[in-house]
Amino acid sequence: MATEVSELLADLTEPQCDAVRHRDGPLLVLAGPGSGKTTVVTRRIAHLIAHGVQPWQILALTFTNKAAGEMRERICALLGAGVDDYRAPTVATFHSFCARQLRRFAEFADLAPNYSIYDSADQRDAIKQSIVEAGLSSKNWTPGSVAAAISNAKNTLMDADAYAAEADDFYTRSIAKIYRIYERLLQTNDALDFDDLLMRMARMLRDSQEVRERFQERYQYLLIDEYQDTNHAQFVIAHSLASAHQNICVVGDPDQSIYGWRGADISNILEFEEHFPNAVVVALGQNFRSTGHIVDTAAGLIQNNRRRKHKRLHTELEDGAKPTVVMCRNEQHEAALVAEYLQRLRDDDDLPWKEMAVLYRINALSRVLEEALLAAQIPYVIARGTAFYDRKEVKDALAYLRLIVNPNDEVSLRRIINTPTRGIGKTTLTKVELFGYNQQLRLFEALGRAGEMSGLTTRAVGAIRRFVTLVEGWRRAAAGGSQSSLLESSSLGGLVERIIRESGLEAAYRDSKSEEDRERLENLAELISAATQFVAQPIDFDEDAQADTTLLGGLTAFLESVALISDADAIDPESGTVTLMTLHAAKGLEYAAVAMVGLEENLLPHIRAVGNEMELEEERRLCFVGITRAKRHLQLSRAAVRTHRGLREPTMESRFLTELPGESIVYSDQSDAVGYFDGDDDMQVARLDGETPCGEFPVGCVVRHPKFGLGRVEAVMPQVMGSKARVEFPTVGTKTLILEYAKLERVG
DNA sequence: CTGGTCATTTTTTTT
DNA sequence: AAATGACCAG
Repeated sequence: MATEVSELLADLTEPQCDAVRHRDGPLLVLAGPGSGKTTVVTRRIAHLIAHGVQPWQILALTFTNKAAGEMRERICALLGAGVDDYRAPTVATFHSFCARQLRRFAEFADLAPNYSIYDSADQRDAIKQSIVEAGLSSKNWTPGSVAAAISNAKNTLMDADAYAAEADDFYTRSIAKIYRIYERLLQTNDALDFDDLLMRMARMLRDSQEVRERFQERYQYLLIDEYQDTNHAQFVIAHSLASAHQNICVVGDPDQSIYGWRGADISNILEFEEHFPNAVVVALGQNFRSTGHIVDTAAGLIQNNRRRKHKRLHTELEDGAKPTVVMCRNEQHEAALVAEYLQRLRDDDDLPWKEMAVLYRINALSRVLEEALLAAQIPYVIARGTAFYDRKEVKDALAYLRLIVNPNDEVSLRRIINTPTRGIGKTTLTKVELFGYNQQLRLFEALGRAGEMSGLTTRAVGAIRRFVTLVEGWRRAAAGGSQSSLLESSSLGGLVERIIRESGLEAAYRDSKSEEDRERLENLAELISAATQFVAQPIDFDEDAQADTTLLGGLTAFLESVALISDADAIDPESGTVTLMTLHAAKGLEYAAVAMVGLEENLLPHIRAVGNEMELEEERRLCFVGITRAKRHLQLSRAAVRTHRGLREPTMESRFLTELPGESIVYSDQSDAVGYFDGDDDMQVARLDGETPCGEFPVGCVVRHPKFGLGRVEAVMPQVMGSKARVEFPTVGTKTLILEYAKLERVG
């Protein structure tokens, strides 16, 4: 143990100590933003171990890989390097934990151990296919809405039969029909979607006493992070793991519940004391992160939620600067002002870029910001962990890999059978399918017997033969090799490289000299390098369980980790750049300075939530999460006019802005700033530096205003009539003044 | 069978 | 604005 027991409790507040010292029985930690949650959690784990609990008896579940990694790291730091991977506490995301255990206990879950995990795009494809098979028009039944309905059902552990039993109108009966077909499709493909990972795990724990007892015995102490975001399936998993020993500690904040749309059930945390009657409750209300005005702003906003446990937020830090609310002309203007804001923090406050973040409600807003930061030469990264794996060429390569692990995965097979084009087109495929249907064969098996089929051209038969031979060769290589092999050709990276080369993916892009294709080639190279560097995180059940060190096992683990990556995982705090991300991705993070954009009605709150009280409250919590990411500086902005999906429209101020406590906020209306034209072509910024004459007020000079007092000129905007200057006053914030009327007096 | 053009559509958030 | 899907010429 690297840390002395007494040190674990040092520098903690009273309630923090209570949480760390708590040993047996259920514990609920209500942790407001910035209340030292992670510290408490990791120290509690170290405390348990210091008092005789074996490290491997502890299971901590989180929502993102990043949170898991961070927790693992901090626990290691407390424990010292003495604990090897297999004996350390298990720290994993819900999804990766379930995925692993379902492979290990596949026979209990009625699953093939080599099952594929379908991401949302694969799921979409499969649902689309199911809609067609159900004989319903894809006009009225969009894959998106069907997917949402099925997902909701799975999150509450309703399988297709249970759903059908409750379906009593045309809509639900139709969904039930599609659900059945979709499930059958997944079953025959040996595939699970994200929701299945949780549902199957919950069902396995419920149905198999043997498995349940093994888990209960192994994991004596359970810890769940972000408990406010758990759905019913996750609740059932937690409940059955803890039901014997009741050693369950959950940590969360109802005010930060922002995943209701994904089935998160806020009552899990609100009713924890009913589910676990002996629960001890600890409330951490003191904020150690943000300065006074920021905390007050957040508190003022969130108290507008009615369905809420009342909780006081407070900080002992100084008041700090007041958050600024800026009204901009359009989104380009808004983005430029964000860039200016960040640059000013860098210049005046010496803040490093990595301490700044820009947050927005929807990904589509990142584009303008990106352009503005690029123009201002501010280094940035957009948190889009999945972006790489969403690229067409990467998904194609992954589909080949999945097909090798799981021959029954027809979604993957269909995706790549003619990618790159190898002469197996639609008509040929239809014939093979028909043959397979008549002979009761899986698609891949049918392909292997192409020679027996009538009505196929010799060309088509040849093409199919070549394809089948390729795949079979790869399979043999994967089954024969080992992960640790030093031979390049039989390592995971080597296998991936071989497949990319032999499949023709590489050649398809190599000859072209277009920029786009070169990029695709680079992405494929990056995939090879990701596979080469991949090291499986051990989440093995028994200490003596043999890790799967075969090449095929490594490939399976690699695909699994790739499938479960999230946007938030891409955030690298050491990148030395500004981070751009959605409000959802920002949860759990903190920055010295935060700029939030798009504080407009129908954007935040999002249009989908307007008119629904529950969803509006979730949007408010989302805004709350954004505000509370800021440690010292916060700017909220909105545009008077915004172009969305090619339509330029005036906006309305977000209701959340009107709910902020006026005494903690500084308002600044920049929407009349000239120099930003709404024209399509020459949008430009009239930002003049000190050398450009504009009357007698160069940028940077100090002026006196009869009402506002002393201020500093930030920008001047010359115009034929009524030139303006933007002046920052320490008392009232930034104002745009018309020089003719403002009676400014230059004093320095 | 392939590759192009034209028309149609877009649930925001994510494991 | 961008991305997918349908349709048609080679």
